[in-house]
Amino acid sequence: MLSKKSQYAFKALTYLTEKYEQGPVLISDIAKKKKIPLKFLENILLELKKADILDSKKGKGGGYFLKKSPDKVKVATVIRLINGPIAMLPCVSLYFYERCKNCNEKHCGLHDMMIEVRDATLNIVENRTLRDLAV
Amino acid sequence: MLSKKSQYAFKALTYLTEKYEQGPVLISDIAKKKKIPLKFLENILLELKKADILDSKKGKGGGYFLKKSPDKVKVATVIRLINGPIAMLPCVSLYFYERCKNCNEKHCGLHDMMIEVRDATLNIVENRTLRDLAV
DNA sequence: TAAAAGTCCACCAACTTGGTGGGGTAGAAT
DNA sequence: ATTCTACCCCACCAAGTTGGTGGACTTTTA
Repeated sequence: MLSKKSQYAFKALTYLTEKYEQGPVLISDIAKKKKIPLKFLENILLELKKADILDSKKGKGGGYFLKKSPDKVKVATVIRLINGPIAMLPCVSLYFYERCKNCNEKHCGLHDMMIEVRDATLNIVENRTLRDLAV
Repeated sequence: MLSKKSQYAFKALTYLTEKYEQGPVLISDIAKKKKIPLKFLENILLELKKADILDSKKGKGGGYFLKKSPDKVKVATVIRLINGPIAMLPCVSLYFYERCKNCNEKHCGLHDMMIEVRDATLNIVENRTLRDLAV
């Protein structure tokens, strides 16, 4: 399951997608419209900024905004950043791989199956962007 | 990600699948062969028994064994039991559904996408059984 | 320089995860 | 009937994660 943090992140990003190229948006505006705890949202936006997805402007007239076009930001990227691995097992994860002890990856039924699950999921989330989320 | 508990559960079940219809298997045997902490395994097996997947026999010559044929036990069932929801959001979960507040399910891009992910995953885990895991 | 608005750091409660310890109880063998 | 075996059950624990808050500081603009 996605954490609440991830769900908040997607809500905020969807909102910022709607406001794309309309100048900076206040954290407090996002928090209010999307009903996200303000201080918690602050952390999330900062994290998205450090990952180069958002940018911000300080001072009066400041706020947050998308750094790149919404169709350049993949859903998979956001999930990995805020939520962590997409795969169900460390030994089948592409970005968070860890070797599986006591389980020979060469012939492990669970392993093979989880690769299939991973690929089926990636096939969707790697090919959708923020633009697709904002219906 | 699946919890370690879930991974232990699958290892134990795979082992019991190999020993299917060969009489009860000691917890200590499973623990040793699959390198699972004994007391922790105890809890897991008990849970699987309560869910009618395993059965047990007490006293000398006792132990755990599969209650049903390995090809009658779906992977999805085990995941839901030990790990919880398979879907990425409560509002798209079939067995753990919760209404999504502040998000109209009728037009929510994230919602729609997560239904696709759920179905892609279910398509795999609902159609595999313990028999498929034991290569 | 005052106000606006993001940045940063530290802290917190509650919950989950992964695991342990110990006694209780049913069943089988003798 | 006793004793041994092996599952049953309860309580507890440390560490980590999740979701969230408080307050001080810096940058920018008017």
